[in-house]
Amino acid sequence: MPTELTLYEALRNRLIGGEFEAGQRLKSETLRHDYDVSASTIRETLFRLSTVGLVDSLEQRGFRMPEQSTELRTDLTRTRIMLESEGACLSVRHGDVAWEARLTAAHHELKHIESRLRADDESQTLLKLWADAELKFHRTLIDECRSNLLKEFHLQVFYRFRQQFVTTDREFGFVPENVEQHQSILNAVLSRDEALIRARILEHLSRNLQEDQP
Amino acid sequence: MPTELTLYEALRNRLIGGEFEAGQRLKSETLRHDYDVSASTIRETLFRLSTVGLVDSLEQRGFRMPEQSTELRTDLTRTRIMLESEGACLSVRHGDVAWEARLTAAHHELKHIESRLRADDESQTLLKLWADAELKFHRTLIDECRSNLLKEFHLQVFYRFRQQFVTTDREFGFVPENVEQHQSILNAVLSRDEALIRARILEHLSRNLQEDQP
DNA sequence: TTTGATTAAAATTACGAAATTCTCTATATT
DNA sequence: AATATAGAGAATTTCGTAATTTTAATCAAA
Repeated sequence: MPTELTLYEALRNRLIGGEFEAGQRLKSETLRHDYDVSASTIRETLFRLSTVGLVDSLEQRGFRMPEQSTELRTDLTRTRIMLESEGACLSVRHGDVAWEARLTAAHHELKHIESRLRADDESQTLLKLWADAELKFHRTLIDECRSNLLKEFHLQVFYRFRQQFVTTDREFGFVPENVEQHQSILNAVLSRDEALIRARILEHLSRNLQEDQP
Repeated sequence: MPTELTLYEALRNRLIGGEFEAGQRLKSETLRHDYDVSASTIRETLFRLSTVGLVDSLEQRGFRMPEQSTELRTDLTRTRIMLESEGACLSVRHGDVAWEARLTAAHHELKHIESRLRADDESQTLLKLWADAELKFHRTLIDECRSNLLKEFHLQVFYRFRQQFVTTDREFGFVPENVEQHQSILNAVLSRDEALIRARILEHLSRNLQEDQP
């Protein structure tokens, strides 16, 4: 049981879990009591979270949950498409059969949770499991790209993506199309067709794009 | 007169300016005296710098200048190629004549400094000017890509790139080829040929790639 | 001479409190 | 009624200190 979360991880999970409203103030004076630490420690953690965009930091005005915006969601989606496509194609070039196996395993677990979710899409525990499994699948997808920077950026974008969409989209995550789309991505990877991989990732994420410009 | 630098910016400039050696300890107890602030304030700033990779943070062992490594330099170079190519191509699609003008202006200033540097490549003031001008040129190149995330990531990579290469490569920046290469990039942009732009950026940065794998 | 242990010094981390800044409400004015 | 002002209260930021941990330095033993 991983109860050994750092303060950073604990706060991050709450920030991307839809607990706070967009624009809501995050008072270190209040948050300190949830973890029984001093205000300085909370402040430090909030500062670190602000450098990866999960918290907005205003000079002399403390910290806030980031605002919602269509522009940001579009940017996050496009950037995720770029990083994930690039990472997946590089992984296909460098990855061996063991990587294919790991990706297949991650997909299998994800599929299992998604099918259970179709029966009961209210269960909070299932939703938690789904969130972890989906992250695992998408991270495994780019795992063999041989660029730590790309992986760090992807993770950063992934968290902010979650944060923006979880609170907006009530049906975030468990749309039935996802199940087929994840399967399509896996198939594309196993066929090692880079153009197809890019197309499938684009297809999977493009439903989050609501824009005027092409 | 920009003497109004924040502590963060001041420290960042020193970290990418080649003042510290790789792996060197950055003692908050020592640094606090340079700015006449408390150790906590320095600590906080070092923490923020560590989240963007400009400082290494070791649990209970303080902060250090990041180590040199060929792997990191390769990663930084490749990632910069990816972000800068993508950003430049997007800018070409979205940017108007005013952007072309700004890029041409930035290149003109850079060229001027580079030519002066050929006569006197020891001058520290010229080197400072060159560093600013080169950053300006490469940032303007991707300025109209319409993705704040891409621009943030690019800036982050650019700073770490500087940090890694400045301390290694004594001749960093003022190799004569740079002058022609910057010109080539500008020409490619003005011709609006995306494949050519990518090729020129790759050409410009690939001399920093020393690798076995293809 | 090298290795290992012990001790002293120095540094990092966490905390609590003072000082500055902002926020909110009540009151006065146009 | 709407706007502006003033003051009390709350929150943020900075600082100095105490406690824990690491680093180094000294000395003894192989």
